[in-house]
Amino acid sequence: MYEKEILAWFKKNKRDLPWRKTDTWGVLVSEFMLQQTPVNRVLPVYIDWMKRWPTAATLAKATPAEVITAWGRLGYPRRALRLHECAKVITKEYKGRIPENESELRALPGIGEYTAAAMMAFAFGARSLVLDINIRRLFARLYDGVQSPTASATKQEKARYEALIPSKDAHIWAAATMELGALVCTSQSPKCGICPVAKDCTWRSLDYPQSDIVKRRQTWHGTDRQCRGAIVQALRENELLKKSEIAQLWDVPSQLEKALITLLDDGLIEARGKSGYSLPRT
DNA sequence: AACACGGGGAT
DNA sequence: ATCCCAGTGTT
Repeated sequence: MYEKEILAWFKKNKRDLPWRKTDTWGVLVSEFMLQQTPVNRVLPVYIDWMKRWPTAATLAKATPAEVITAWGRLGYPRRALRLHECAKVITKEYKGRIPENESELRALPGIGEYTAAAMMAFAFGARSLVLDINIRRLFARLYDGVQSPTASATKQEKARYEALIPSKDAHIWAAATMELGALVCTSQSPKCGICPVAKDCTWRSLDYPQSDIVKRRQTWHGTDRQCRGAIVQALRENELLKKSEIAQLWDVPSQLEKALITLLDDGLIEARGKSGYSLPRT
């Protein structure tokens, strides 16, 4: 249904990324680097890396120190070590040929559900269920009318996206939806003005409702200092959370959400106005 | 299901 | 100051 618009948009607007014109090893390196790391940050490191170690066999001969150094400041340096281990296994056990099925791919260090599916699609051109954060966000908005997808993909979500994957050129569909999510249907400030499927977007038609958790987080933010202190004090006095959990409140949305719900249920804070919380008047 | 694991650009 | 990112592995 949206397929034609999205594919046409992709054809016209896709970025010229080096891992879109390389071999299977080049794709694997890119997938490792792109785990939780934005494209623009990966680009320069990827270029240097592939120049230095163009094959699994060449990387297999490097030392861990060289590998970590070349990884630079990409973050999650364990990925560099795992990619190095991959190179060794692929060179020794697979004679340099990357296995072409998901179960063998997943048995490799550092390759999980996503990367195995991505390799099937982007390295081997197969039809596979590629569900990265960009694609998940795009369809959460388009279909469910919500701002953000759930923490992990539900069975229904997988089944629904699976049903959309075309039998022909499935890897292009995966790249196109991912690119649309990354460039247009962005997490913050989505560019609906240039979106090829804006007219069909449920989230847009509902006037961009925010998810409860985002709302609560903003509310927590907007709550004045004194009131926040009181809320934390209430949490501590009532032993609703452990000390360590209170300290992490900012960084662990699930705990913040749980805490606020409990406080509301117990009447320890009250909703005020459209999107505010405050201590109850006594 | 919840967490740890990096780092830097955007806002 | 906080959110975000082509996730994986462990508990």
